[in-house]
Amino acid sequence: MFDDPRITAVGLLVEAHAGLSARFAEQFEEHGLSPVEFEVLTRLARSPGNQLRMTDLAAQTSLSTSGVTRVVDRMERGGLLCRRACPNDRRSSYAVVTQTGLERLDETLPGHLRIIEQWFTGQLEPAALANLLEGLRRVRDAVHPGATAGSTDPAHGTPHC
Amino acid sequence: MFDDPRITAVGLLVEAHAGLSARFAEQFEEHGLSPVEFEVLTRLARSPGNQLRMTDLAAQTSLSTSGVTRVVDRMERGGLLCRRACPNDRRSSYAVVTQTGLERLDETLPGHLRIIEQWFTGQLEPAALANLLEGLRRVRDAVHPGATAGSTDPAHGTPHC
DNA sequence: ATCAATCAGTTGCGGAAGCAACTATAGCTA
DNA sequence: TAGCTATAGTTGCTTCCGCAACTGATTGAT
Repeated sequence: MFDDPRITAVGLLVEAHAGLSARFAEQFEEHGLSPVEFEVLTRLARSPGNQLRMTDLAAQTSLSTSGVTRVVDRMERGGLLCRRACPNDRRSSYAVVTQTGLERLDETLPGHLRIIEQWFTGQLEPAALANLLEGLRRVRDAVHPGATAGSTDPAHGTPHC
Repeated sequence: MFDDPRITAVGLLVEAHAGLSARFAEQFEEHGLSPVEFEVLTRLARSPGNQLRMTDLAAQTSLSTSGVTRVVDRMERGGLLCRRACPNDRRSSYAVVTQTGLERLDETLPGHLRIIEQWFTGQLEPAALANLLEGLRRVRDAVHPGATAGSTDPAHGTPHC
């Protein structure tokens, strides 16, 4: 029963993911970042104005809003980002990447891309890679509706303020 | 820079994994299990004698030995497994699945397989699935050496006691 | 205009897990 | 045999994170 091909398939996905995540974490740590800090930094840096409201940040990362509060606390303490009040809605605040944060990200990204190349995309012929990605995309679309469009949910395409 | 195909590739893998994990967790919870409890149960149930030494269990799960101590504490409290002293080596102890644990696993597995089918393996034509799995296997083998052979490390193929 | 309902963010609390220190046992060396 | 080193497992301490409760701001209904 445990050698059911479905179990094996999940095992492959989980192990590939875990293995890659470990390589990533190792490299992030060389730059003083945790995986979630790297994710926060990239999400902010790719957003207009290098900023995002706390709630939107929570929606884009796999964190709860309270989780975001604390990560932002830590990163603000570390100088990677800062909070900025939202002028229109006094309940909201933005997390904004600082210059330091952008520099840290610039330091980290090239190595990160190299590691992806080395352990993931470079392991396969271009055609095989395309097949793999197409399969993953199908599964992702099935299991995670709403992530299909760009990185921004249509409802949040335009910042509230 | 953030639409680099390598970043996208990792995003697909991570999102597919996260989405599936969430579906799994939901179903496990219906049977009163956490994901790591399910994993512990399956690792033990597929081992000879339905048992494994704490250290070997740690090696097969992504937990540290202290992590295993505590999961086993909880599961023993819940009646899913119990500790058994190792007669040859008085430092070691086995975690052994109880009848209750086996029954719980039997309740949980069919639904788990159905969910894998529904959200993962059933989403693709057989040939596309084979391509996906072959790609994942290549990545897994690259990134996670030692997981290639069966489920047991050659060095631990024969139980110590 | 007032009041209720909703929403953004924070905080208290508890659970899960890793690291390092510790205990007890095993095994090797002289 | 005595003693040193390595190993198995547990525990204290800390960090991270989610849930639920809370505060303050906004929106909508009467």
